[in-house]
Amino acid sequence: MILRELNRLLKEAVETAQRAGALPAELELPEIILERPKQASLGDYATPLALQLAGKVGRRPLEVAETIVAHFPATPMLARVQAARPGFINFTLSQEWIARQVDTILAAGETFGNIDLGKGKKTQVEFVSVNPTGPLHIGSARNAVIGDTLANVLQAAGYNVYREYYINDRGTQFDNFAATAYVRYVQALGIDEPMPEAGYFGQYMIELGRQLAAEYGDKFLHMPREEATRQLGEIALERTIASIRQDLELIGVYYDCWFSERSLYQDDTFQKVMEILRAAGMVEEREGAVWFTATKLGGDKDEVLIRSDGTPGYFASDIAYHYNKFVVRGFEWVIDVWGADHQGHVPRMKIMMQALGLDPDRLTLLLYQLVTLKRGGEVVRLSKRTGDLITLREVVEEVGPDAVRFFLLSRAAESQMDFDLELAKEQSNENPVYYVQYAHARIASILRKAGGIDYRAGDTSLLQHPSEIALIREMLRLPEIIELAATRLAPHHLTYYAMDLASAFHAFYRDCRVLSSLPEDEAITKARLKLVAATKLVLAKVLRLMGMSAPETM
RNA sequence: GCCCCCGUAGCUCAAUGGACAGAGCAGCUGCCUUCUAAGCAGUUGGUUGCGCGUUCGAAUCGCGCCGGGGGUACCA
Repeated sequence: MILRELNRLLKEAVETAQRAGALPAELELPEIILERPKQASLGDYATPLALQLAGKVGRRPLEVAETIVAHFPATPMLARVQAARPGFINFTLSQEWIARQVDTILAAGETFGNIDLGKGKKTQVEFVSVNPTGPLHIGSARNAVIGDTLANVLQAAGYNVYREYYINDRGTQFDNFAATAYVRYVQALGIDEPMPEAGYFGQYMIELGRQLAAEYGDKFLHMPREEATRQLGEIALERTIASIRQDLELIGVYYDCWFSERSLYQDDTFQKVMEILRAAGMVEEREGAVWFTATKLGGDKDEVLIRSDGTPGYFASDIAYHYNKFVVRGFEWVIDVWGADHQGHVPRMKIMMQALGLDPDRLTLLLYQLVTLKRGGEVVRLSKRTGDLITLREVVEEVGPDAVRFFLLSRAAESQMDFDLELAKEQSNENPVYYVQYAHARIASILRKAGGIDYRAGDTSLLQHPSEIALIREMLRLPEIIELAATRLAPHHLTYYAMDLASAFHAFYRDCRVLSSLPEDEAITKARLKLVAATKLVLAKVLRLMGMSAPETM
């Protein structure tokens, strides 16, 4: 990868300068920063290394930069290494070298862009994990898109990634849900029955009650209410999970595991965890409940583990669940993707790790800000309880899965975003995803028309047009983008890269004709067919990383 | 009250502490007899909420205000 090579060459240059006495022998190098200058005229990469060293060396930054440049080793990769005011060192890649990279990309195929940052680290990304008490809404879809794309990116960055959905199939909310299912079922049979106060009032529960009544008749009236609620709750749970799974599949999200909260209590996991916490002195009984004393390790407040009615609360499950992740299943790194409404919980999760004797850095809580939902400018307050929803399914049907993913992906997780359903419908045809996909389809069309031409022997060194070079340059950024997105857990960078890449292709398409019937064009045609084939590969790769389709025609 | 996130073009948002702050959409002007016009070229639009600091350099870091969102349950 280019960045690593430049890093190595820079260090070599500094050492050479030191040996020649041009720089002090004792010099602590900072971490080398390499970036793409905003202005193309400044070159492909730049480093402020000399600016950082100037103070230590006691000389003007520009002088230091010139000294490093003077001792910079020769390499075929670079056409120019230049010191620039106030003290940057700018690197310009050689055109010949760039052109040859088309062959490198084609040889790498689908693995082009992959890096070995993760070194196979066993990593789990847990995302969405909303209560299975209703359909997925568009806000949860942001979680799905961030989590799924991040998992893709980490995979490409060399991590061994496992995707998981945590099902809250027990607890207060689940009980409310089961109670609602029972009441709506009874009502569907024409019996007057009041809704539980904390029930789920959405239309979809009425619908579910009707279905249950139609399928099972009055079967559940002939057993104790408690038993009927339990059984109906199970059926309703199963259906809701199935519908959530289908909703997620609509936008191309699949899991390796759907993990049941209940299962944590079906073996001795929970007991074991309680023993560890007790041994660590983190458990206290008070007010009839059992508490996790987070305050002992600097937490802002203690948390209930076992409620006064004897049932474990969500935090007890969370601890057992993470014990299962790290100790039982041996994940080295776990990322939980959470909405910002769970942020207060983050410090306690870190304390929990300490209490379990695990390194808190092995757990990353990735928070994304909530989506403000609007319908024609009016804010829609989301609630499954009251039933006011904009469902993911509804939006996908209106706008299409790729546009939904692109929209939700293109903002940084920490930025709040507005989603206006009416606006999304209106503008769906203008979604940038089509710009990217169109570039892919255009290439597919060229390759179809090229039909029988065997371009395998094409000479890529013929690719010297500025638009050709610019396009290849853009492709060479892919590994850097993957590294950026992976290290900063910021998959939104992919969307911007995809647009830049498509833009570079469209410019090439304008300037350089690929197919020609003239005999004298044969060589350049073959070279350009290689170029567009490589571009198609990279576009498809980026689209796949983002979980979107790469159409052959549009 | 305290804690967390955010405030950048008309709108939705990008921008590792780096060089002249960028896209998409919306607006305006042009370009289809040759590989897909879902495209291309040009153009309008900014005191990066306000103030003070930190340093070679601040949209980015610190402090104080102002504004928006979220949290502060024996819900999850």
